[in-house]
Amino acid sequence: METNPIKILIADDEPDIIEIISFHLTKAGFEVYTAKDGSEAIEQAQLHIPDCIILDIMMPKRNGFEVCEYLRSQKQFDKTLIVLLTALNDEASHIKGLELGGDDFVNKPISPKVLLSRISALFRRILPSTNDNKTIQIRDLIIDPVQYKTTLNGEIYTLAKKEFELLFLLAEQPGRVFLRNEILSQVWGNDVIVGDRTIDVHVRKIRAKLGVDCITTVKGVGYKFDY
Amino acid sequence: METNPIKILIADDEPDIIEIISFHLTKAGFEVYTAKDGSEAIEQAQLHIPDCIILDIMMPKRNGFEVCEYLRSQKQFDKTLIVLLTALNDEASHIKGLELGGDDFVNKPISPKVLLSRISALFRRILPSTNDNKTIQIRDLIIDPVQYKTTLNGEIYTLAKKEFELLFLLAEQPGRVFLRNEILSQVWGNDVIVGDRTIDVHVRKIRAKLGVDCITTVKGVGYKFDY
DNA sequence: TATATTAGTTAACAATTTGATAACCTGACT
DNA sequence: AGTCAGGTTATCAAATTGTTAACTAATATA
Repeated sequence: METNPIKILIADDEPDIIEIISFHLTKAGFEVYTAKDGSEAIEQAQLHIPDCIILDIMMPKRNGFEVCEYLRSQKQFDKTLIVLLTALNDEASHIKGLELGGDDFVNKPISPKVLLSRISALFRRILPSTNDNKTIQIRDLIIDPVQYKTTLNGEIYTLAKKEFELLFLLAEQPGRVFLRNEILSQVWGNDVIVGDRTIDVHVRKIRAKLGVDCITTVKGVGYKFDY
Repeated sequence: METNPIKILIADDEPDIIEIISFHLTKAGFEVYTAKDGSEAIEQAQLHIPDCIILDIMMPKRNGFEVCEYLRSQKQFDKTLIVLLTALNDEASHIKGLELGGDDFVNKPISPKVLLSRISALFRRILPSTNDNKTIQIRDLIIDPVQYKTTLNGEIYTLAKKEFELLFLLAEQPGRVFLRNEILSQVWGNDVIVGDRTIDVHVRKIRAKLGVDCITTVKGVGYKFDY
């Protein structure tokens, strides 16, 4: 099964810091977003709903504390890890940051390796509970059965129920050919009888809506997901 | 609901450290056990199965790394938080500690307050979160189940009981599609039988009152909160 | 090449699902 | 008893979705 890359947002007003952290996190396989001030951090967070946010405390517009407090008031960021960074090595901010809902507090100068292993340690704790959904991601195509939402290149495509179920079935096992009978019994159920062309029509609608040929016909056999 | 005190084991060979940490943690309401070396730490851990273990790295008999590694190999300590302490401020041990399964790594000298808030931050993540009676805020929309009050852009909207419960249910997991059956069993209860159009009517009333389309219909499937 | 088979396309139609509205019921309060 | 608000139901309109049928295109087979 495909797993979504873990998304991390870095918010810092020093481009150097962003660059070095970003480099290491990207190399470690995370999907990285950046923001140069507090307001941008909130915007980016709302846009991408990252799994982890690295927040500098001293930033223009809105400081890290404010951003942290705001994020924690929003239900959608419940499970988002917040790591606070600061150059100030004082106890009071340390405690304040954690009390506002931060998950970790790291003093600058930061070692990227240490930061990375701290983030990994945090994820080790929370991932099992977050990652239990059945979302399928294949390249830019995301099929989320919990939200009944199909996203391609960030754009949402609204598929009807049967279309969605058909696409989901095929995408669960990319490359595997599903016989027409299998598709019928999985998507339509065993007792429903529909005509010969029904599947074709739905396949066509999916192809038309997504605009990408992700379903391949295997003549005489069936269809497979291939993207 | 039962409230067993949270158990914390402190292992350090310096009695002063033990005493000061112990004092603060006890004051904070934790049940504290202590050990003066690595072997004793393991014995005590097996005896009490603490929720959190604070491990000094430099200890006689078995050092903190060894103890950490051992504990992590035992399934019964799966959920036990391990906080490593050290006077050595070097990057390599820091990373090693986390890689061996430590949850946090703190350099001495330690501020008891900081240590306490770090431990609290870790517990916040792993303790079962009580999801009841919690206010939901999504952008400008605030749904407060304690006051049964819905606020949008600072203005209060009075929803009837069923309307409120329905909105609250959906908003608890924004984006997730709730099947009609799920909604019925959550809001109406399993033994109540109501007609087909009941949910729709309530959804309509919510949409009308709030004036914002925060509930999306997923035809043939159900409804989701989407705002 | 002719023929058969299978899949693709389209439009029309059927079925399903939801939205809107009004009527009705119930219990609390006056 | 009367009023009122919340809740449910019934009905019909509107929208969406699913299926079929007829035709075309592509591919394989003899």
